[in-house]
Amino acid sequence: MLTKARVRPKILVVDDEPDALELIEFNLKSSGFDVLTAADGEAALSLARTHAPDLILLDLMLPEVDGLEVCKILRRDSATSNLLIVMVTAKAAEMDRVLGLELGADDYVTKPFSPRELVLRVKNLLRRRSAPDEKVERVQLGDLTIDLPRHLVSVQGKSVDLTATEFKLLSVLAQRRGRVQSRERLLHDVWNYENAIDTRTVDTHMRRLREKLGKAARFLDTVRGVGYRFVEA
Amino acid sequence: MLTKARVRPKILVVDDEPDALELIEFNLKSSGFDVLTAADGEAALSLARTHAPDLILLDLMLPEVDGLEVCKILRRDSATSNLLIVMVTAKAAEMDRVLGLELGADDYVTKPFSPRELVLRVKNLLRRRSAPDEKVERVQLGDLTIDLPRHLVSVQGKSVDLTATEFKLLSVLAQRRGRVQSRERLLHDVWNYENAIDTRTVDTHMRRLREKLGKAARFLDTVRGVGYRFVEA
DNA sequence: TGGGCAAGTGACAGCTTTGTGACAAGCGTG
DNA sequence: CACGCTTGTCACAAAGCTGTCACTTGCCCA
Repeated sequence: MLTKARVRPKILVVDDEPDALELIEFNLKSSGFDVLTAADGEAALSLARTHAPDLILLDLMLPEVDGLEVCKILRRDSATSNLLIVMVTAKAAEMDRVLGLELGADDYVTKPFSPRELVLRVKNLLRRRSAPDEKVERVQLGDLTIDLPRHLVSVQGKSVDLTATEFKLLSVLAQRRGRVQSRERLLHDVWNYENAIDTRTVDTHMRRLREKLGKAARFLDTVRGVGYRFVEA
Repeated sequence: MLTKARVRPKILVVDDEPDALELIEFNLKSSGFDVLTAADGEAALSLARTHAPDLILLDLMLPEVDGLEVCKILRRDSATSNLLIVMVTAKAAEMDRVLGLELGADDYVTKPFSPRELVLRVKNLLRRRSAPDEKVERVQLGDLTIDLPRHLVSVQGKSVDLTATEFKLLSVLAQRRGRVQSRERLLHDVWNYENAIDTRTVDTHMRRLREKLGKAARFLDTVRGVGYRFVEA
């Protein structure tokens, strides 16, 4: 049985420079993350406690409370739950090794960095974290089999070739077996769309999915006026 | 007969820097491991003999007895029972491949690393060891033969000349037969890249691999939008 | 029974991803 | 030092996926 709910990772960005903060925030949001921001250490600690972000991006050069201090506190507070990336200026980069070891950061980037690189690293870290708990590997229902790690779907033993989107759509539906998923919800979970405008996209993909699944298309149910649903019979 | 109680894995950490040693020790203990520490090669060898740790974390930069020497001795002494991770500095990282191959390490990490990552790798290795599977030494599928320990590949009886990178790529794919491997994953496992940016490298190597494998290239499957996969048919 | 609307369908242009050939840098060898 | 081999990157070509549109079909309810 599938349990993994798809959520937008929550990221806390801590930087005292408004410009940098805004830039990072914009880029992360564009990539589908929920972003919280803090301009100083105190706010950062408070937000970290109340929101339990999945990842924290921390600038080491902070006013008031020292960035290093914040870093240590964060590490101690929630050693197991959060990922941490520290940002250091190029000047401080020589101390990399020391920092990396002492702070217990999961990654660190040197300023200035390209937004693209930052987003990549964030994704990498999050993926690595979520990798181990992906225990769900296989869904089997009647003559339909969905094998997540192999990216394989088969009907009556014959493997069906699905595109990445089709596969994701089917997986999402199958994981919420029985529950109707609205088009908006599907657009959000499969496509990472924020505000869906043309909702016919889902319909088209459902059609393609049904076509490829052949007999097993009977699992895909249309609920008029609401959305789609994965049914058992 | 006595039933062996499930024990906390015993880990020996060898590093001449007290700070690093302490940090690693702390993190491993937090994760539920029994930790032994040694600051030099001699102590390491002695502890390894008397305690038979499940895993050894060895810094290659050791005073007195060379880390490499220690590594070799450890490997010879208890080749089958222990797992070994070597830690090398970023500077030496270029030699990664050579080291990994020659020393017979089960994994290696480059300093500096995040404690979290280290713990993850340790857990991974221990889990893999305890799992009975994956001692794949030889893959034979139709006209394709891959001999892992001998570093040999042949198609229809004729041996194929692969470069080190090509061989490793093929091995990684073959050992995870059927499972799709993302480019990021391959970059991590084959190239030891942490943050992959230009992902076309994998593609190019896949092309060369396919070219050299000729008919047997049919085993290498592209999953668009996801990665590559070793298939059986 | 017919109007209104939701969903299904087929086509297609644009775009993203992958394949391919070329090239230059790096490295070890003779 | 020149040579050959390996490797990562680039530019371009090919493949094939995707979202949208126009149109059709079918459902619901007055």
